[in-house]
Amino acid sequence: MPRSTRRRPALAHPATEEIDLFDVLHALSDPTRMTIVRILRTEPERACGTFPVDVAPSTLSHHFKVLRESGLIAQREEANRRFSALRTVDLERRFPGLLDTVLAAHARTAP
Amino acid sequence: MPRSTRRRPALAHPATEEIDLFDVLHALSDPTRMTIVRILRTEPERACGTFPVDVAPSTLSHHFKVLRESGLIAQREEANRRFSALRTVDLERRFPGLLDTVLAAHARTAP
DNA sequence: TACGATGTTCGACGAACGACGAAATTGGTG
DNA sequence: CACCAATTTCGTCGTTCGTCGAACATCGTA
Repeated sequence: MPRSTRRRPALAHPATEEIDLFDVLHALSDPTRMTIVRILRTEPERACGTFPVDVAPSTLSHHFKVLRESGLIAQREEANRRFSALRTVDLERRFPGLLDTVLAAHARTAP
Repeated sequence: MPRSTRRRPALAHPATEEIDLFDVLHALSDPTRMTIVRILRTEPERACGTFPVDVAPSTLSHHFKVLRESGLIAQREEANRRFSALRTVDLERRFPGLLDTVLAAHARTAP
């Protein structure tokens, strides 16, 4: 048996209409993940390892998985790096104004 | 020793400026609590036991405590009943638009 | 005063969470 | 090919979560 025909299992992303509000709220209720989202808000995409959050790589990987499965971010692979981007358009279609309002609320507490 | 000079310990509510966004998001990330908030949105206040949610009384009491400590609701005691109300004004001052946007998002998924 | 209604507190439980280190995977580079 | 850098997967640990039942407290009323 060959190890695998495909190098990695494809990354799972929920479709726009399947994005669950409770998953989104839960994803945003963690400070580390909020930081990631806030940073992603300011640039189109970014490699996982380049976020200034103070947790172990494996923990970071876990948070990216939560964010991706909630529908907040999209991830694509390039070589051995993984880039993340906010699903701004999808989020806006699914829950209009939600992301902006939550991020504005967060900005108000941590300026 | 007298049983107590005060019948019950006073109910703890965070001040408006102390309402924490992560606490609010976490409180709203549970379906039972979201139902309570949604109902409270339509009337000024309501007794705890009158909410059409299908959980044990002790569980309901726990959810009200989470909501109260997050700053989402205020509770006042009257005789042996406890009334809950949405802290609409405080929430709006602390996190403008947040409650409306989240409730609108929820309405979009459960019409 | 005894009862019933309302609601809370107190464990207990299993499930999920956030964190970590070690090992594995992948791909570029010497 | 050997090595390194980026990242995930796996297993584990301790904590928190949502739920429940049993017991307790409070208040109005028979």
